[in-house]
Amino acid sequence: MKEYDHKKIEKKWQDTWEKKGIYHAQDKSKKPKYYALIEFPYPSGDGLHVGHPRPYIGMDVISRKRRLQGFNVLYPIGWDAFGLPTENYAIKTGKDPRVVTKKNSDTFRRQIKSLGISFDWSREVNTTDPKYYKWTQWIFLQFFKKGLAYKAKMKINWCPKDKIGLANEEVVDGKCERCGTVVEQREKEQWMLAITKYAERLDKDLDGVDYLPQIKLGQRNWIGRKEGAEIEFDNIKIFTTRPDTIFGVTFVAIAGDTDRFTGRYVTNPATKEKIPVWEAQYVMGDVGTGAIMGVPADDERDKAFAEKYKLPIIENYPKAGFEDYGKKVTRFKLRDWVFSRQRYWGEPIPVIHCESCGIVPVPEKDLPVELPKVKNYQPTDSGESPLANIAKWVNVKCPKCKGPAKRETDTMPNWAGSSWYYLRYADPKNNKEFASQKNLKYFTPVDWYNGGNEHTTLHLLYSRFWHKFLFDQGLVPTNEPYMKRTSHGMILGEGGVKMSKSLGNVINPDDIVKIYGADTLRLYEMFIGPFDQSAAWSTESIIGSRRFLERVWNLQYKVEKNKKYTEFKIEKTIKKVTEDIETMKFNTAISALMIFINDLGGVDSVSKDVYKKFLQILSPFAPHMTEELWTILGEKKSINLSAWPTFDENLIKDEEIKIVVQVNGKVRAFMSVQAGDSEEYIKAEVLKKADILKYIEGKNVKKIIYVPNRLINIVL
RNA sequence: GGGCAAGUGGCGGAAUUGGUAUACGCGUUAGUCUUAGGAACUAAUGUCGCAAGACUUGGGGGUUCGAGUCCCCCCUUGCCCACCA
Repeated sequence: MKEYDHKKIEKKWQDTWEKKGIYHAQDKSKKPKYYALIEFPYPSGDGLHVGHPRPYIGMDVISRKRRLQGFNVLYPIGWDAFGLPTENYAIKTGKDPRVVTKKNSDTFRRQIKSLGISFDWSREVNTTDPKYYKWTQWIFLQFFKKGLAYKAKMKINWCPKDKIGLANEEVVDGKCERCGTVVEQREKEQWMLAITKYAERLDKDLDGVDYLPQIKLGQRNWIGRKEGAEIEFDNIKIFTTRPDTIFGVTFVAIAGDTDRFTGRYVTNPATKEKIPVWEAQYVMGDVGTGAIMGVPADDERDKAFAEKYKLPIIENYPKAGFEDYGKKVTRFKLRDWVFSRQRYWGEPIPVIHCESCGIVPVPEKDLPVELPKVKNYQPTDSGESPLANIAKWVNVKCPKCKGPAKRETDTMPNWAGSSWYYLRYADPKNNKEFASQKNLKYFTPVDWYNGGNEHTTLHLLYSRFWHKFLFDQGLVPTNEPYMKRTSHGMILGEGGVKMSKSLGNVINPDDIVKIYGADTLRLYEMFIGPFDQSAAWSTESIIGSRRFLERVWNLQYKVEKNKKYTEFKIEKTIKKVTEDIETMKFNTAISALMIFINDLGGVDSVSKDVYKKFLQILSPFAPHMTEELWTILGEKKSINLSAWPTFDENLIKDEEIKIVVQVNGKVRAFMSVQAGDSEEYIKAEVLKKADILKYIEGKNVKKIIYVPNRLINIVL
């Protein structure tokens, strides 16, 4: 008997699969396509921890099952590599972010490959590759040409000590994350993308996609569609969702830094009375029209304000009709997207500022505008990107008039590259288009996209916006990018706390793979709990998954080629695993596989047919070991090229059914019935049972409730 | 303050969606393997009780023959957004 040697087996099959390219999606195929997608990772310097692969394994199970079901599967991966951590590391160490990114993504790639995920590595993309961001810039120019990219003055977080603009996540309690200085607000010209132009469609088109309900809700809340009315109080326009309360209005308040009376009065259009206009802190300048009507009787904040400043409160007033005094409007909470960063490590915004022509887009033939090398990655003292210091790069001729001009030095946020990467996978090496129409027509839309809850609003919304824009330009074949969206929960450290370097509870998958093997790690991560909920890591519990695999391994020595097929429980197991994978109930699918093996117990032999079917339905979870066993059984072709087993419903049905007998809702006995027994017969039989008689003797049977195949309840 | 998710044994969790609560796994206990075991296998394992039995899904009420599941009130935890008119 050979022992289960995961090291040998896993290395061998990973090499073989890679050599044969069996996970490569075909651009042309007679098979139907299936596009499975995970959010491509940010290759951080810390390497992979066990939380990263959870979604990869989950979608790998789906992808592997789809291949066995006869699909030409596209399951790609790449690197979302622009971003702050790498840049801050570069500022600190002076190392070139390109070099750091290369090193980090090499580590990630090696680690992910060791898990046997069936990614199509031939389609790997990297957002920081000029060949990739050429097209990110190109898409930006399409936005610009349609007037959807524009410049506007915006407030930004500014650290006066570091002289640097800060992202919201770098501001902690109003202070700079790095030096602790109180952050100021500064006005700065920023590039904006007009996502609000698509607000209505982004909301409405959610009706046509298969997202988890809480994901749709998250998107809808973020877009914040709201029906209300715009009402004019003389020259002040306010927005309200409650125009019916207009008779209760005793003041108008506009956004202000401090609470104060402006000295002005306006007319309430309903009562014709003069009411005061106040500036109030609690009114937000960028919400609605930046002005509200104060109804102290109906709104708690209005009431607090009125009480504080002794403004009148009208308790009982007549209700108005919804649109009697204003016009119906639809408001969205969604704002236009601030699209520029004064940072180095991002895609340069491809425009040129000319003294006489204004803003001129870089001609498409000159794309990409490559990031030049710099000596210092620190933003300039004036808060501009470090690119502003490179005179040779900044000073250019205007493409239109050939006069003196300057390059834009702002870069794009790291949401840019991730807004369209799933399109690039369809045709990753194309240098004439971001992807050919032919390949886009074949592969898109994405059939199933799984990602983190934290991206439910921003990333998902941004990429839907880009996609709709590209659709309007006739550049992609569908209105929506993703047909189905699910999410996974985080993996927490032991005891349910967050895994973090500072707590020292980070688990590196390399260690687990070394000791237990990739198949055990995969199985454990799928078994740990419901896929969409967070789960606490427990190194102690992994052994259970390993023991199960060893039992499956040892079963090979009990296979009998000519044994008559009697293990009908395999049919039930196939059904359960087939169905549970589709709803991502991986934990119960694995439980069913374990139950099947447990039920075999110490049998002397198992038929080869059944063992093969079992290996096939286990293969998405433990691809290496099942491939090895498949070969040992004499199969010449990969288990990955076999056909997903079907099940016979007739073999699943039990002839004899055990039902529960309750008296007054309490379980008192069990009873066996035949599949064909009538209700009357069963009801009569149950009253004859000795262990039931003792409960009903001398009492009145009021009624008997019978649930077919399930239970019988005698009510006294 | 708002939105979302969740609360079941010592632990991770299951429950056919209103029908045997605690599947599966970890841990624990006992036994087998006649050196050992942080190996493997077998069995037991919600709580109380010698037992018959009773009790048990964060707490309290309700609907129902029957509630972890549905309704009402309350408590706790996590995530996201936070003065959103």
